[in-house]
Amino acid sequence: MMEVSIKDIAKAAGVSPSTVSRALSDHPRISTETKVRIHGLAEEMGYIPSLLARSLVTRDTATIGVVITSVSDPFLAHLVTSIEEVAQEQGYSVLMSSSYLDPDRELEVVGAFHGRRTRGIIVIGSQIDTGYVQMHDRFPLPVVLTNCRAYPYSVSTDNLAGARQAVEHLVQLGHRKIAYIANRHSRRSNSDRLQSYQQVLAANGIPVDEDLIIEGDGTLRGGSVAAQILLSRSQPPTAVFCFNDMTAIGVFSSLQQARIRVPEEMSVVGFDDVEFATHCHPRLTTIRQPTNLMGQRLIHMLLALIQDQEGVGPEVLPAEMVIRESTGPPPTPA
Amino acid sequence: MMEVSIKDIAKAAGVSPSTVSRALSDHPRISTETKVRIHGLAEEMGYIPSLLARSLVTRDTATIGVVITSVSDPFLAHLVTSIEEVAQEQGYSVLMSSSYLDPDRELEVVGAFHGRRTRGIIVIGSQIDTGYVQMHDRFPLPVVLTNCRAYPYSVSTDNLAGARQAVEHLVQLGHRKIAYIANRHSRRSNSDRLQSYQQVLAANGIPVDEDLIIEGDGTLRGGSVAAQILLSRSQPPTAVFCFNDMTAIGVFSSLQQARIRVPEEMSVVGFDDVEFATHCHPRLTTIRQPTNLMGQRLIHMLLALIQDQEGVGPEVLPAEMVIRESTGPPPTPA
DNA sequence: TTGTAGGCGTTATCAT
DNA sequence: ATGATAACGCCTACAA
Repeated sequence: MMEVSIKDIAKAAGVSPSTVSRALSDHPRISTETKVRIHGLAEEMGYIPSLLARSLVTRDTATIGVVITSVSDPFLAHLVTSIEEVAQEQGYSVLMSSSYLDPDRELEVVGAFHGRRTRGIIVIGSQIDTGYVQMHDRFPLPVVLTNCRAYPYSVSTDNLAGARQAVEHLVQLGHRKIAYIANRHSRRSNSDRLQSYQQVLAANGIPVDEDLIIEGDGTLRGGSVAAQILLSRSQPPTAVFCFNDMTAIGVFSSLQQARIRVPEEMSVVGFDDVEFATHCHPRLTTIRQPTNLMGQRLIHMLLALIQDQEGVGPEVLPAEMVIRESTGPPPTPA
Repeated sequence: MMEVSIKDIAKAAGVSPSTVSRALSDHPRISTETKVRIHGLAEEMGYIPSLLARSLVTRDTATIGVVITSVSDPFLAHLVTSIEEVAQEQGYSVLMSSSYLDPDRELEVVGAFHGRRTRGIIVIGSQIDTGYVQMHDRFPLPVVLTNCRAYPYSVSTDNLAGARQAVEHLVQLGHRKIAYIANRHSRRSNSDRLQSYQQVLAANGIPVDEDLIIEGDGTLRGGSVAAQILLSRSQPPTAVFCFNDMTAIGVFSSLQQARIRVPEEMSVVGFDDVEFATHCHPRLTTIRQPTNLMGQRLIHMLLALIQDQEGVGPEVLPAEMVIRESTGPPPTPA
């Protein structure tokens, strides 16, 4: 069951290997007769060119690497789908590995990608972050990040503006006890969202209560336990702004359990606008990230870098609030 | 910014390339002195071995390919995560591509993996299915499938038993008008589940009403529209068994919209037991697939095939019913 | 139009 | 312990 190589075909056809190579790559100067003969033979013998060997000589693997924290968040899943789609379209294969939020593992994966000579790397939710700016000199591969404005090649959503809209929405509805459930694993985007949260409260003369800022982890379960903590406060909030939709839906489940109605007794806002946001009850008010666009910009930025294009720089994509049914005025104390 | 090769190190160290190669691969017969010197030099020069070149000579890429319909279904996402975890552990990299439910695209991807000389391929939710059994002779790479009992190298969940439990549960609760929302994209597992559905109904003297079998597509939206169709029937069902949890949650959202309470007015059963099943309202009664185990069996089967082990054959994993709050007795007609 | 030769970066088999 | 040399499968001048 040996792989058939260009030599085998050459032997079978009674020509030299280079003729076969040319015939197969539709080289201009070759007789149409042998060309079709070779093509037929190749087909018949089940020849599949070794991209390994080819890459070695052309110095191009036509592969990019994507390192992702975990594909179990639908937002991230959507993002990689969008990246992969464009990559395919542009003739690139995608090597994918998970970093499981572990910085060491992330570095390992990046190293492995380099070893495989991917043309470039996209890191989604990097735990190294600015580590790449130092690496930048020694590292021969372009690296593109998400949500890291301190790094030159980064695509972000406007977390500041997004979070601001969310919290302002809540304030305008009349809420004054507003909680924030953070994500300890997503420092960059989290700190932006937290910052807007604090600023909007301050701008509206609402003191920031540290007890209302809970560490979450961006998962359903994380949101669920964060909500329980919030409910155990002596002065529970009337609204909660969540790092992402997963967290928000986790919050929903704890509220259901505690028989607290949304939005009558508690308003909830998410972030991302994943598909589930319109299929939960009540439908989730959230900040939409342009997920497809983000994936496209990431891969296009990487391709631009690969092609040594000029003027590649950080991009910030707009966030848009989508008001649905999980937010409303605070309950009037009977 | 050229990549540094073994030759560069050799030059810098004043030794031959082969010595460098040996030093780096911790060959036994080499002086400890030069070994450390070479290692230091390599480190310092930022040397990363080209796995391309290495693979070419060792004839082993240490890579496997995973083709998946789409990573946007949490069940599938979970599955690939589990596969990847084991693959990493065993020193394999994972090349991943989506087939988008397109048979042609699936073949393309398989071809691309072959070209990259992956050691084997896992196809999740194949649209070709038995096509691989014919390919089996001509194709030099081991291929492992999910849910295809007609193919020798397949790991499946016991869809027959799983679906049977689900429908029997509904029947025992007293339901007689039970709908099934199918998945037109997942022929294999779908036909098994449909078959059990029909058998259980028949075994209980319940005529199968074709109007209660709806074509879905395994997505939230698909479940949502299927539910709307069901509700428009002159005789709507009192229970619905869904191809998967995504469909079921889509059904939930349509029922909410129509102000139909679950389970009081309508019982819903899913399949998969994704994490969302415990974070929706009401919590979803479903058939649990051993997702992690399935991923592990898939990759282990592939590795066994790669290593030419004997006695590799199809595996069927157990499905287990998890009763939660989305099922109950049918409404008593007032 | 086709063949020959060299090289891509490694490893492996000989010698030395 | 180390150095030549060949080979992996392919591409690409250069020569014929």
